Amino acid sequence: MSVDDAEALPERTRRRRAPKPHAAGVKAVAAAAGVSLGTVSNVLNRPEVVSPLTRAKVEAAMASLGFVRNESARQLRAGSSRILAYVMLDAGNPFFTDVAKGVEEAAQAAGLSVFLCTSSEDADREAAYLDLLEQQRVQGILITPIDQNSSRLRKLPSRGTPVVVVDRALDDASHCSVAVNDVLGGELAISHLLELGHERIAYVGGPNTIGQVIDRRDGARRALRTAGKPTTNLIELTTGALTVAEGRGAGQRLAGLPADRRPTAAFCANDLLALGLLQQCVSLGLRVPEDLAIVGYDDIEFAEAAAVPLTSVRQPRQLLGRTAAELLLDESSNPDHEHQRVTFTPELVVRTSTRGTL
Amino acid sequence: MSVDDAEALPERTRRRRAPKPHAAGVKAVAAAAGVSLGTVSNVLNRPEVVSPLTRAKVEAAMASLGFVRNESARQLRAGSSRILAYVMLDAGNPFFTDVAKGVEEAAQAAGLSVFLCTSSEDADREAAYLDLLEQQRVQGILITPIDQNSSRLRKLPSRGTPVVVVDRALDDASHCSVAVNDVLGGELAISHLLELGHERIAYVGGPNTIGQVIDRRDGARRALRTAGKPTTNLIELTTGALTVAEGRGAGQRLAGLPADRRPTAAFCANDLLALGLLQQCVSLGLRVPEDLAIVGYDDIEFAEAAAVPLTSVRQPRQLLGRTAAELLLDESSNPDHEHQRVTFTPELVVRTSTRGTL
DNA sequence: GCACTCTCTTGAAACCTTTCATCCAAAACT
DNA sequence: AGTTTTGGATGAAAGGTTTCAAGAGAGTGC
Repeated sequence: MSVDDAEALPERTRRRRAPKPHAAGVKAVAAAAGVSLGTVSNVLNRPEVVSPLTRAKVEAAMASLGFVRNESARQLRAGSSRILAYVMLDAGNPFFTDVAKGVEEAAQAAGLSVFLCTSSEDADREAAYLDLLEQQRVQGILITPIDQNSSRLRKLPSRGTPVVVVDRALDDASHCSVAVNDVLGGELAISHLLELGHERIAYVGGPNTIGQVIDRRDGARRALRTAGKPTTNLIELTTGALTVAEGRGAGQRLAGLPADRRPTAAFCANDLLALGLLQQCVSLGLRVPEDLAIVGYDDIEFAEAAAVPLTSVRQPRQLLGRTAAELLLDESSNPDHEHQRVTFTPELVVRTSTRGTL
Repeated sequence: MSVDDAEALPERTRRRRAPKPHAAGVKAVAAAAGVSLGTVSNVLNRPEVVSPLTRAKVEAAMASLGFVRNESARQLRAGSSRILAYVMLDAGNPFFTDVAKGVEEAAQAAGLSVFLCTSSEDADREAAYLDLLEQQRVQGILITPIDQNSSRLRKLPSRGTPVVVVDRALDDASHCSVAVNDVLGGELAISHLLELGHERIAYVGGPNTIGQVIDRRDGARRALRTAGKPTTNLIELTTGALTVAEGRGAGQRLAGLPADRRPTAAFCANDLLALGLLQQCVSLGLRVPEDLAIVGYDDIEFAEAAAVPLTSVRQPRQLLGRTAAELLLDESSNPDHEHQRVTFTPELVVRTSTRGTL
């Protein structure tokens, strides 16, 4: 991004605006329909208990007055919210929007709505959103956290806001988590590269505070150990974020190395990095996979459509989101809910970027 | 999407959960700190008017009780919300997440938070979110609407919720809008293809209820007329949505045509369609651009990294979002706000998918 | 006709905060 | 010393909804 926005000069046209309105509440509706406050409330919340005739009168009054229920007041009195929130790491990463889709599916099935928030890998933003959501008394929070040990995160459930951690297996007794085994994923990727005969392999990822980055690297190391190779064969290229732009930067660094010291393969902590790396390397004249084999992670939709279709580690994205939402719903409705740690298994999808054309 | 989720069997581990908590309000804080309700409220909202000593006492009490302000009650009494919402067409389209990034930037600068909602091109979902947000009394709504003539949308501002329409130039006196000239964009795309000598051109897009789809097609037709060609040279392939999967479907249909009737170029209503089309055509053996030139729309980040780098019509995405948010903020704070219609100009970015290798 | 159900409707209390006019004590004047 | 000013703290009222115990009518059975 950020290539964007060459500050184009827009055309503007102006208009005067309409005067400020004033809202009608249940009281006004009750008066207009000639019934009591309680009846209006019943129409809103338990329509079956009010007679068809009165209900019709009340509904007509609502329509003609343009009544809009004040959710703050409702929630204050009733104590419950009909909203879930999902705090994502990065809305620009299709992996998370796919997870979000799963969340929405499950929420919709339960009659709830979902608000999406994005921390953009910034701890302060994440903290600000968590505070806000807690103050809003949302029914629950789904989050892919930046810092899984944040005290804010741990305190939330004890104060009454259920939390489910998504895409991170967190061994904390205070909430559920749903994850994919990232260590195994890293192992799958590297084993595949080792089988293809690669010896010097780069690991592209960062910052090293993000759990996914760490686990995938650990898996990579484990694969090396299992194969009896020294883990120094894994050359780490640390990036500042998990974005296409950072991937390009890593490609620049990689391509700059002399051919005899350059790794013959790269395993990237996610597909955005891999796509950036791929693009940069190709444009600098490296052939993929001949000069450099590349493995990504997440198997986002664009991985298959890349310049060289990308080998990647697939995760069940929507299922992840759906499961997380279901756990959250269970936690907030089922009195003897037990916290769970659900772990899915990733799967390697081999494409041209490692295997070449067959 | 939806290729996802082969219903992997996860492992689950269970744990007993902690007992239910109970919240502390201002009253409890006041008691604990030995001050009055009003003082606690002052610490929260106007810390400068309370003496450092009492403030410290109150803050200590808050911390030890784990006080969390009840935003519903605050909002009910104070009447104002600190939240904006952006209702997107499709969170899976990087174009919209880039717009969202611009919105967040502007909101953050003004000390507000943004909730993202996604209608997924479903009119009912859009309606449900609009109702919800209105009931929440959010400070304002940014929306890329499915149906720009929705009565719900038009009524919103008259009831007190400011609305700014994003990526659609809407000539309605009730709200601001920020858009990019889609007709011009379509024209740019087709003129480019005409210059390259193409005669039979496909237009891939749909459903035809979406404004962007219509405008870009109209621009395409206009370019043909300007060049003195019949608009029947534009062969319409209507899709059910603006997604990669639908693009693949269109590719299937296109590649199935006999070579002498098949268009030599395709203009897609967005990049997701174009990427799907590209991928499918290539895998069916068509060469791009020799057998089929392709032009996309939006110039998302993945367009450049595609199998064949995609020619596309670029829009100032973040700027679009930022401008929209600024208009919304002006509307809700400036008493003599005037509604505006801001129109940016798109730009054609030529890449290999039309021009071939030079 | 009387007692009793049953179906709807009612109105006051409660939810938690913010606001604002008032009050207090100490400091600053005359 | 007496009066005004000032910096802080106070507490009752208000905001729009839901809840719930209680009431009102109409219908039923004897």
